[in-house]
Amino acid sequence: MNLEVAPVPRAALHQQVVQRLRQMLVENRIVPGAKLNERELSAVLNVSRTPLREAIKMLAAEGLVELLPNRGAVAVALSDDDVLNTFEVMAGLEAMSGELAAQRITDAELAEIKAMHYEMLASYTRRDLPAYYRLNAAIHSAINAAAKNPALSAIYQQVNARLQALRFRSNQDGDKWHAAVAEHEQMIEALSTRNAAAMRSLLLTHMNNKRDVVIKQLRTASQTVPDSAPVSSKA
Amino acid sequence: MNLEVAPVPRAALHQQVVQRLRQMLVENRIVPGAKLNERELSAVLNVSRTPLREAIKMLAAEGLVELLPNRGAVAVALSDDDVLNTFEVMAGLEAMSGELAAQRITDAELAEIKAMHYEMLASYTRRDLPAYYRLNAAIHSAINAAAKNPALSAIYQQVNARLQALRFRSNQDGDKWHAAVAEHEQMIEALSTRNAAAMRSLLLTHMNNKRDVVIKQLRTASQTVPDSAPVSSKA
DNA sequence: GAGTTCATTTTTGCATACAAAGATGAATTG
DNA sequence: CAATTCATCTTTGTATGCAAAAATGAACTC
Repeated sequence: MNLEVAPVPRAALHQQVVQRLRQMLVENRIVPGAKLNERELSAVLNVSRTPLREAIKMLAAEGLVELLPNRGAVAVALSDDDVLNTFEVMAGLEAMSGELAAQRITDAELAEIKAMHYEMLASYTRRDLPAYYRLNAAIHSAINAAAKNPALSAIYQQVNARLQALRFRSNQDGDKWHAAVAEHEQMIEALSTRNAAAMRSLLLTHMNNKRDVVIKQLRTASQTVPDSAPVSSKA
Repeated sequence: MNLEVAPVPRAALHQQVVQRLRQMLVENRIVPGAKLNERELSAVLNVSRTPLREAIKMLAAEGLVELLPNRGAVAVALSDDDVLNTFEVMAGLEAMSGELAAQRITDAELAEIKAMHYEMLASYTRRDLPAYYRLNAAIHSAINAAAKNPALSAIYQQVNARLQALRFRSNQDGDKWHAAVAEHEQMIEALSTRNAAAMRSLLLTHMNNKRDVVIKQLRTASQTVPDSAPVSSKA
């Protein structure tokens, strides 16, 4: 009898391509507005155009790329309004996550979030922005997971992917940074006391503040580069 | 000079297939759990397997079909927990929509919603369930539109598609039906007075009640058919 | 010299062909 | 007769080929 349950049947090609492209998009390695040339990408990723095209279609359904009829696909470039609207949705999802997490979080989950919070405080003290953002994202993700709603988590990740590059790449201003850390401190308190209403309002204000930081950054950046057209990788 | 801006360049084949398949899935013409045979479907839809497969990948990203590696795709069959979780997300999205709509709705939009509301009352009085559901869905959709957030609308439609067959096909019990109509009445009032908090809580309870109706219906249905395995179209 | 036109090239979109994995079922064995 | 094995068939997954649309750029016109 063969006990090998999973002989590592590596994921289908199109699925691998989805993951790699999604990562490239979220990390802005493919910049917003850049065209996704099928020949070029299939050469880079070493797959034929068929699974590549299937992957692009999936990313289009996720909202990470835009399909232009007979003209291929481009990485989505969010307008200022798009960013505001998407942050508004994200704030609602985060608020929902926090509210449910306060009701459903286990002691073990709470302990782990507290531990990550202290690690984040360490990174904040050292002004280690990359580590701070990594822990920050991990905490928000853990809160979402504590809500114990897979459907919510799926939507959360989908929407977050569109904002990730903005959310976790902006340079924190000193005061705002401090305020964000203070808000996290309050979240820990609210989670500990299972205060759902407090979690909800905390996450709403937290996201609104984050939105303001990101929008301010975007406005500044667009001043630096007067031409508002996004720069393609090879245009 | 040619003034024809759009010479009706009919949508790409894969996009047409997405629309048709989505409709078939949402209307349960492809029943949950049914296998999507590529040859069969490409014959029915009169397209080759390539655009069909691209369409299936998009529907998978939307959460309407599930991909089984090397075994194709099946129409998603939501478990009871899936339904509960998805309703929880939907309730949050409806609440957000209502809250924002109360803040942003125009008088014209409000007037149109009131008109649809009266039409719905007429359908309720006649016990015309199909018309009632059609108007009900249109009102909820109009509230969502009044929130003036395209990102929210996109997510709303995506999540709603998974529940649509359940939401708008269950047989209304007399009392519950009356209660639902009464809740709608209150929504009109809250929208008229631009009471965002009231809209939020109204839509939360409205969706919770709808969830209970649907779950009860599901439980009854699964008693009728003891075998819980979903019935395929040809298995 | 600026703008337009048209041939050429490139790129996308769809169809088909081929390979590999899975399903099916008859034959075989205990 | 039940269970297993193995050959066959079916279905999915990937690559490639071909047609149509769009982009490119050189020649031409005013």
